[in-house]
Amino acid sequence: MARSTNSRVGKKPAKPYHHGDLRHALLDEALRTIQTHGVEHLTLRIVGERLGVSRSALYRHFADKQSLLAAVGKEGFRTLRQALADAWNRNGRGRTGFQAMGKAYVQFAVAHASHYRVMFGGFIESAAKNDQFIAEAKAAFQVLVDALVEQQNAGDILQDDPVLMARFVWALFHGAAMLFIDGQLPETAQQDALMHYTFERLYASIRRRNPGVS
Amino acid sequence: MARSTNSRVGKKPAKPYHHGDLRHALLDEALRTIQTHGVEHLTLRIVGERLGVSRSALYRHFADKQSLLAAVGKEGFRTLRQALADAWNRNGRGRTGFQAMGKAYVQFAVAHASHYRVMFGGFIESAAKNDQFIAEAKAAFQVLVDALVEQQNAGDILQDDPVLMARFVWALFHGAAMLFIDGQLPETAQQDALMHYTFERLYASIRRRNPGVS
DNA sequence: ACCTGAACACCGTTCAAGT
DNA sequence: ACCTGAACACCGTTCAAGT
Repeated sequence: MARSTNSRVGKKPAKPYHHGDLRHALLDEALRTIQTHGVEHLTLRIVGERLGVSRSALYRHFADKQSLLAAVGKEGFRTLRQALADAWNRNGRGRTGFQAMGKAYVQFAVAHASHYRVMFGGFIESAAKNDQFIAEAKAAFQVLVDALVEQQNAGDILQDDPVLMARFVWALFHGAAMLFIDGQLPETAQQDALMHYTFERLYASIRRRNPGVS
Repeated sequence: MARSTNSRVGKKPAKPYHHGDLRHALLDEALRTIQTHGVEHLTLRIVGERLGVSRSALYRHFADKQSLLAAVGKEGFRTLRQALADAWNRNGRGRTGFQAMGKAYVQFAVAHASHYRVMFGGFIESAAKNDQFIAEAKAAFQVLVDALVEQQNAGDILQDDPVLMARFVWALFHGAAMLFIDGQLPETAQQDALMHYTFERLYASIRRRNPGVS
């Protein structure tokens, strides 16, 4: 794409006028700014400037700033889902896999704190949460549900409603992640200790004690 | 204070020039705006306008907007602490009191969603988190620790490090509150179901099973 | 179809000046 | 000591105009 069949050669090749895929470039640049400087410092002007494009060029590709943020959030849920699925699959599934998944969840949040905040911190107004955003969020949640169902089928954990169980687990790790991100429990040792204790207590509460009984 | 020994009588009494307690009024007005319109719509201009004061009058009482937000957050932790202590004391302490405390926590967050976000949502930069803010946050957390210690002394729950246990419980309810606030689980029935299941699983994980053994 | 550039109605913050 | 008002350097968004 962008074959650049430029008729007037010799002039400065600058101002390619339209960028190969400006929408994608805007999204990447927004994400980079968020990661390095935080959502609160994301401005359309800076994003445009960094791409050598007018500050209003964005409006050809996104309805507004909210729309851009929704796309960023959607992308976050996609990455998170993959991280969770990978952790589960690469760590023997079952209890060890589930534990790896919990760690991966919190690690994602801590490593991409500002991105995680875009996903959950109320920056995206509900009106801007489009179908794609919601679908990706649900897909990430589903990985957790599936992992619980599989452990139920193996007879390892309680047979409670897996969606309810998943929400319980989600709240637990979401809460830990949020506390870490917010600077409560700043020391890594405190975080690790809490994560360790959390897994221990979580399994104490959901593991099946008497597998003989249905 | 503000005895208003106005020398030139007869002129309009307007412009009392200095407000009895502008600092307090600014804080109240900021809180009101946050509750009704959200933090993202809080501007110093609007706050000033509502109080009939210049937009830069605030700078005599707060270093900057961050400082105002820190004061709002501090106030939130104070209210939260009282709500938790009340719930604990008025519901027979022990397990029922503890459950009431958890409910009070989440209810505070849901009823004052925007205020809660100021306290935990990263709006206050760490540099602005002054000693008073941190002290109030700790005091609220301590109510939770105390409630756990009392239950330990009664022999009802595990003898694990109460601070670690408190962090575990805190993460759990903080996570649920955040999910509710963020519009995940929008229906009250879903929220209630999760809260109910959460208490059940929480006690399954921390209650003392064989009180005979230390 | 895609982008620019000026304009509009906003921001937080500073600072000389007023009382 | 407390507040004003103008100024400054920013915002997001719109829209006629350019290619």
